[in-house]
Amino acid sequence: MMEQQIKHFSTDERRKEIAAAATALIVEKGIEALRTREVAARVGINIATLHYHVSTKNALIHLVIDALRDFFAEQYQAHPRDGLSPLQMLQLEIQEYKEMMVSRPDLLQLMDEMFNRGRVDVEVEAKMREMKIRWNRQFVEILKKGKQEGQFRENLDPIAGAHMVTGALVAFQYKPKHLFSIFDAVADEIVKSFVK
Amino acid sequence: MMEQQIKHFSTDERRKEIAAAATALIVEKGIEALRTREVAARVGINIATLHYHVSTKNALIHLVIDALRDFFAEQYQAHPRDGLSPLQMLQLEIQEYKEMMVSRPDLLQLMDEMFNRGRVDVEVEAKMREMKIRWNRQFVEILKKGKQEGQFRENLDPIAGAHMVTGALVAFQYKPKHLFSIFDAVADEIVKSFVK
DNA sequence: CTCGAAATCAATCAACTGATTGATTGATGA
DNA sequence: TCATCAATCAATCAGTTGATTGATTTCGAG
Repeated sequence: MMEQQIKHFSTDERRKEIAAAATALIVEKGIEALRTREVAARVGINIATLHYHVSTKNALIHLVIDALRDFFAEQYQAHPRDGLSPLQMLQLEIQEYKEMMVSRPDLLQLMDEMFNRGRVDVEVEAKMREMKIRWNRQFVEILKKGKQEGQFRENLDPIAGAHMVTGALVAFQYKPKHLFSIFDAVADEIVKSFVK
Repeated sequence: MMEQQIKHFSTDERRKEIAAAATALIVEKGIEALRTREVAARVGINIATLHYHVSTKNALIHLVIDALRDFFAEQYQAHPRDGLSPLQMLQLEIQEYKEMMVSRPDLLQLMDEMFNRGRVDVEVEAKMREMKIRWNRQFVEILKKGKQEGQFRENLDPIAGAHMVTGALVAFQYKPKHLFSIFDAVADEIVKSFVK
């Protein structure tokens, strides 16, 4: 008995499959090695079919970016910050990054690949810059508040401090996996360097 | 009057020209967009001539890497650290990075491109990892010494601290140029977070 | 059941790209 | 002066890659 095989899918479903396959390939091989043929093969469709659903390679890349942006937007909404002290907010923010490293390292890698692509593609650059600025600003606001409320050092520079924190977190992306073991020590070090 | 035109160059001279052109192109367009034809065109020679002097594209990339490594090795030798306190050594190290950002931003960019290439080329990865580890270790040693001598905090974790410093410095690479203006504030913030 | 639209595919194009071949040119030591 | 060899180039190859064309298959509304 042959199983029931659906031969045609809706554009909406196909586009999601295509985005997922492209995401995986970008993470595996880097965005500059992304090939439309490989994406099609992974989905199990012909190249022409891929182009039918996603007209150009550039459109494919933006499909992936937009999904990434949506994911992080939802992620932020999911964790309420109400009633937390600046120190707790700082710790929560760092903890969320750690959890992302554990549960979705592929998306952090994808982020990095997209930043890279941003160097030569202005539209990609704009979208990624917006995401980075938003993340950085969260830390700036937390440090400002903590300084005002007297929980952090009086001579703390919130902008420079935020730069340090985000820099230290992103740095894990470029280090071998086994160095993840020092994450908590780095998190402690960040906290120690800000509190009074 | 026609100028004296030398038509043939020694392999040694040509290889240097080729390495310089390749370096510039990698910095301009990213290493994944490096094309042997463009390198040849920039030097003003035929593709076959380029392959005569540098047999493969991979050899070309390693030619550039080795020149980069030599440059940083010389750079380190050039600045004596004798008789400096840990705090002074930390400040010197940060200052040298700043000067590199001003005088040779292209080499920092090249470094980044090579790290990127390292994701898919194990030989490149090995060479770049060695450079990064060496740089990181300098900060670890400085922080250790400063802690022992009582100039830095007693609860300072040298490894985590070094990760923070290098992360904060490298982070400038991924930010818009105008944010270079906060460099000194970040440097101050680093120092403030380590001293007693 | 039927027909038109949506989805799919085989075949192919045109441009790009790393590398090679074989012939030519120029510098240099004897 | 000339023979040799390093250096150079025009032409070409073979494989890759994003995209298109035109024909075929499948689905679902009527």
